[in-house]
Amino acid sequence: MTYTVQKLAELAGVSKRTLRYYNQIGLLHPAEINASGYRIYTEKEVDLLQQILFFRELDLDLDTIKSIIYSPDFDRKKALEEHRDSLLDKQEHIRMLLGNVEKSIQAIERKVEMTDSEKFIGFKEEKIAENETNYGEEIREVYGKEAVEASNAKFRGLTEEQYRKMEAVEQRLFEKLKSAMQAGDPTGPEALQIAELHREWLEFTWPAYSKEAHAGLADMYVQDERFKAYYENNIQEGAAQFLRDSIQHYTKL
Amino acid sequence: MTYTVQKLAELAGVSKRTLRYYNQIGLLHPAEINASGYRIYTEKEVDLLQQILFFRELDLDLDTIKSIIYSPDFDRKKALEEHRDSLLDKQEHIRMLLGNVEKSIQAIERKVEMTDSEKFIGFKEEKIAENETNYGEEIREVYGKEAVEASNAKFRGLTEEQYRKMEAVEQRLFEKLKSAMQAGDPTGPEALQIAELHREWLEFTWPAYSKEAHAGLADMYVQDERFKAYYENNIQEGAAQFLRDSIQHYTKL
DNA sequence: GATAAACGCTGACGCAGCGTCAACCGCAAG
DNA sequence: CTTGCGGTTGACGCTGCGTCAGCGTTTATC
Repeated sequence: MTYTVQKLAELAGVSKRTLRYYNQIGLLHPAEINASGYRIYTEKEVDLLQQILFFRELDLDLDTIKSIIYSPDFDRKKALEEHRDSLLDKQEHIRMLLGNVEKSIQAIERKVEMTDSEKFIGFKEEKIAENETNYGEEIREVYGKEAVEASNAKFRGLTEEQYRKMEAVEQRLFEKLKSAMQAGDPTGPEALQIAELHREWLEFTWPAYSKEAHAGLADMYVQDERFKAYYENNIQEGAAQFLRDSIQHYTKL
Repeated sequence: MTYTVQKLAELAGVSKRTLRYYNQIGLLHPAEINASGYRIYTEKEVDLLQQILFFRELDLDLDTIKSIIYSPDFDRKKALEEHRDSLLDKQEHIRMLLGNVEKSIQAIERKVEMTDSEKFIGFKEEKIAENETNYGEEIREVYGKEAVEASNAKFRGLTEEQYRKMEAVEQRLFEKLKSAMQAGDPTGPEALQIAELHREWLEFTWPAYSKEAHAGLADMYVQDERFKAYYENNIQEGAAQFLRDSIQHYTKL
């Protein structure tokens, strides 16, 4: 019994293209190519194809299947064990993905359930938590527990509109800083505006402003790498230094 | 703060090629292309890229990520839930693959532990089991329990060499059948050889040959679709019929 | 014996998400 | 002035085929 591509394809439940492809990559050669160039397969090829399909079912790549079938000394057991291990890895990977996707879905659900004001409260709490983990200890040492708690309390009290204004002030501060640094003088008129903008920004969260505290904070901007990086990343190199000098000059007026 | 491809690539832990590709498919445009044609990114793009990478971590395809990020009314939750479902499907699929791979490994282990003669015994048992499930009932009805058991027992007693001979006889039978069918006469000399080859083949497993039983079996070859298909698949259409006629003629000599 | 339908063949492109050349340009340092 | 390190745009390669297009063969029908 012999088969053409179509017949074999139907028999084995694969496409004709697949058979031509397997021929092309040397995975399954027809028994014969007849005078018209047709591929002719026999029972032997049917058996081989069944084996190929079996291993393909296990999701092995065609190159490995080729080795398994045509290399007599190829270690099938080892190949299958390696394949099993890679499947286990994949399984683990998917398990992890599922965990993360699930978390993301829940996060969305929680957000959907919240009103706008609840979301804003959540947002502020995130900011406070972020600030606490980054600087909590240092600022408590410098300003004392009460001052920090009072500042957090004031921040919690901000309306959304007030928060937007605070952001806008900071943005203006950044822009001024950039242009003032071109001039280069931390005692000039632009530098004065900078210090005032910074004070304005501070007062959104500081219950009581004092020049001494302001000067102290300015010092920290230079000494603490994290504060320094915040300004330099948002503006440019030397921004923290320039801001400190401007504030120092302002507080001594 | 602005970044070139290299900088952003390092910052985000992706390759430069990836950034160019994301630009190409419209997933992440640089903030600006400068006079030299360089891609320039800002903090905004850093944020966007982080989001993209987050969703990519979840294994979402880039097209879906694009929708999630740039279509304001796109249903993220639905997308994630669909993604979760597809992950669950994949997980199930891998679980199945693992089961099959595990079985295959065990099959190999069992085979390795067997000696050649044990393997051959196992092979014969497989054949008997196959035969029993396919034809067990019918042949017991026709020939009786004892005859079938005796036949199986004789088959179990075959050496590997004998089995090979039996296969060779069947092969010669097939070839004769093919050429005899060209001539077309089931009473001719070639047909006689066919019937004798078939008898020779039978006697490997039949404890006692009789012309009546032989004729009966020949009838079954035509009436039972499965026997018929066996010959027609191995030879050609009409093979079962021709074989029966040849045997009938032979048993009446 | 002609014709149409059904089959066969060989390229070649497309898919996802980049990796990896090749060929070329811009800019600063030695 | 070269060298080296950036940047750029193509274009091919990988996997396992699906899907044309264009052309020859076989088979069924009239």
